[in-house]
Amino acid sequence: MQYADVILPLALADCYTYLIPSEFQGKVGVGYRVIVPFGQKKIYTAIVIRIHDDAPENLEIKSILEMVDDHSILLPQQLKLWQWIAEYYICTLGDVYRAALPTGLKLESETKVVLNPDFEADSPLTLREQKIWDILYSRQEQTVLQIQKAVGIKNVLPAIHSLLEKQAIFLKEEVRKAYKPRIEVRVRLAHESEILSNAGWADIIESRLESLERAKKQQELFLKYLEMAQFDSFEEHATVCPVSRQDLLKQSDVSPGVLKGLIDKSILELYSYEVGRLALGTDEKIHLKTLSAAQAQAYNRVLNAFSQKDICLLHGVTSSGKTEVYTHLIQQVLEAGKQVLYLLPEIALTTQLTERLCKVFGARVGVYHSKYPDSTRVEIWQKQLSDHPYDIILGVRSSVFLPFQRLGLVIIDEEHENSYKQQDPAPRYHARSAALVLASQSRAKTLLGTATPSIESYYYAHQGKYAYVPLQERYQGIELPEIQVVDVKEQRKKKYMNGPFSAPLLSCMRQALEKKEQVILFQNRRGFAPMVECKVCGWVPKCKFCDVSLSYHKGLRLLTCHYCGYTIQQPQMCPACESKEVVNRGYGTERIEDLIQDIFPDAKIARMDLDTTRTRSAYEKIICDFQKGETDILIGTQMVTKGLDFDNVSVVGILDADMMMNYPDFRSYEKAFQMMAQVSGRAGRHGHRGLVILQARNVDLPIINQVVANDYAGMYDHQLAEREAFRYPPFYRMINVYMKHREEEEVESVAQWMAVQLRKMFGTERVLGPDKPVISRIQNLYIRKIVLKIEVTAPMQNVRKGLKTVLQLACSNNRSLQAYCDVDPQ
DNA sequence: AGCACGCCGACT
DNA sequence: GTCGGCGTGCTC
Repeated sequence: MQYADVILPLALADCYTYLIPSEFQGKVGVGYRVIVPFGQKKIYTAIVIRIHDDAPENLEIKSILEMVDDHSILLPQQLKLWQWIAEYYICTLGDVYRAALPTGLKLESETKVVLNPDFEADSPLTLREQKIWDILYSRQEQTVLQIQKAVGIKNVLPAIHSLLEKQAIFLKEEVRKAYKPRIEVRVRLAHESEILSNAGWADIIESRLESLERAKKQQELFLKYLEMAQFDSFEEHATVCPVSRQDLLKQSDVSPGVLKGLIDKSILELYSYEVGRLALGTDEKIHLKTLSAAQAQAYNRVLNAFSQKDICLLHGVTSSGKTEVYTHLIQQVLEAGKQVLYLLPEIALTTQLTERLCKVFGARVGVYHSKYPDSTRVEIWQKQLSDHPYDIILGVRSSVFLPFQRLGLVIIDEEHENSYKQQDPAPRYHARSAALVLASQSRAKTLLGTATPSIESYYYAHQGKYAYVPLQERYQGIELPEIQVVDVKEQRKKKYMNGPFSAPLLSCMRQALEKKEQVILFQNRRGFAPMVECKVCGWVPKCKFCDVSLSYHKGLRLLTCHYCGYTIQQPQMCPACESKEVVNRGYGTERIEDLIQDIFPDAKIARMDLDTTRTRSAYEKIICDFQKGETDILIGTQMVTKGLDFDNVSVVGILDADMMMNYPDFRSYEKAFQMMAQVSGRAGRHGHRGLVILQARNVDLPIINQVVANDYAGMYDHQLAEREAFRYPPFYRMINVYMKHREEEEVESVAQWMAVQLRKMFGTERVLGPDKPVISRIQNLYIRKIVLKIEVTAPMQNVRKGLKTVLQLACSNNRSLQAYCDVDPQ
């Protein structure tokens, strides 16, 4: 007897063992998808991770129902990466499985209700039962949800139960195939293979054509078909090109009825063909740009570094042309017959870069993006397993999960970006760490590129763990922008502030607009006003489900919670004191947009934030319009800071530097520096130095000077000292333990208990908390947080083991408690 | 996760 | 008296 251990797409701690039925023995292997029953009624697509013949004891074993694949859909090393992620980030393999595979490869089961046609009632049905029966009678099979909708009653399950008992209906568990290949309807000669195998095939076609003398339209269409199929009567063996029905009708400009005539006469026939969705890529190739002296030097230093070390940090100032260096490296890796994974943060994956790479490498580039349809992602996955995989994958976080058969290089662009870390749901993994593991498994090299390295990466480079290559010269000698700091407090005292804008900012903007130059305004807060407040009594509208104040969105005239989406009408009157002075406090991008439009009525303004970039096309349009100069002023959140190159921006305004630094987080300084440095880098045009106006209330903070002087090293030294003194990464490893519960007292007591356990286990000084997080309730769940700081030298395996047991114990003592870890929180 | 089983309150 | 709430345990 053979058994298979499988991973289910659920957050379960263990693998489950199924019997391999005799008809599948020897046919299933590790990495194959199989369909298995689980629990009373559910069916899932599971992945086989081990095949063995030791029968599990003391339990009844179910059998695999079906095989999905005839080959493994995972390479052995991918499974190892999954295991590493589950172990390191303290989550289940099921969590990783769900994140790794595109949804189309995970079949899901769906319960359907079917009528029993032979049913005859002994006793009359209740009203509800009758309704359900009638619905099923008219519509064959329905899901429970569909029935619920059709009946219009919330709780239909009891009625369904009683119908089941009476055997009036059946339940059917159906596996829905999520991925549907794209089918194209094509046209060919009727009996094509017979005709073409005949030596006199050309004559047969000729006679067919003659037979159509009296049907001019049909003859015309047939000729068009022959032309498109590229029949050549001088060839001895006909080679036929596929012709799609749609193309044929379009090109011949006749009605579908004409084609129908030819089909009825058995001259042509239709057939279906599975076609891919993947674009074939352009053949039009442009050559690699020649590297500037500085770029060439960096390129050579990277190559040189790779001969000694596996990981290299490329620290290149904004606009130094890091992309060119990458492109040359990719070229070199491709020539060696290896593959490249080019990782980008979600938001920076612009058409700009995609097009550039596609032009250089043509059809060898595949783009893996969460905003692409899932079916496309399925096809990329399958292509990567095939004999002709893409040589370059340009992708976001989740592309570390793609199969790579001969990975040679991983490029992590904008390495410092924290969107590489998945926040929710599990697996809460960092794509940078995962990519480094992936690369080391494949013995591939990794290049981390950024203008503002993360403290961690810079530290490792300093330690000699990574090689370090600086690229400090901006491309074509564009100077770094001049950064002017404006003291908002002083401006306000002198009454120079116009709302959130200082006098120098407005005057610089005016000058730029007069010269037809562009402006970027950066305000890291979306919505209209982050807070609404009663001027008289100080009442603030709060979310019903979260511990946050609501933000006003003007476009919708609504107050919205940014955490759960809870929305209410803007109150006309304060519910506490009935005053009518309910005012907006603070400035979000929406409000900035309004104010700027009032100040510059003729300027064309665009706004780029989460609300305006819900779809990929919306996002691309904003960028494209700005690039073409159709927009004068671009207002945005941190989205505008990310990896975009515009060449007519002369002024960048940072409206509120303090907001970024007052964030209670050990990384807030680092993040603020990165954001400000990145957005500043957008300023500057061919041959002209850009200008950045940095508005701040606390102008004396060292970080302001570091941004002005572009003093990364200064910021690093300062931060590293703090990190060491206060036990933060890279000296200590942090693990946040979160607990969530509907009852506040409940989380509080669990959190206290947990803290005691953890202190016993790891020592008092390594456990902080429990604390209320800044936002202590989200979606009606109260939250507590315990922070663990463990020396990097400590044996992490033991730490994880201990942590897991405490977590499991807490959960088993108190169901409806959610407890999870966030390892290396961002 | 999702489902069954089992125990308590508020309705016919 | 039953219907229906949700706390608890289990799924190979």
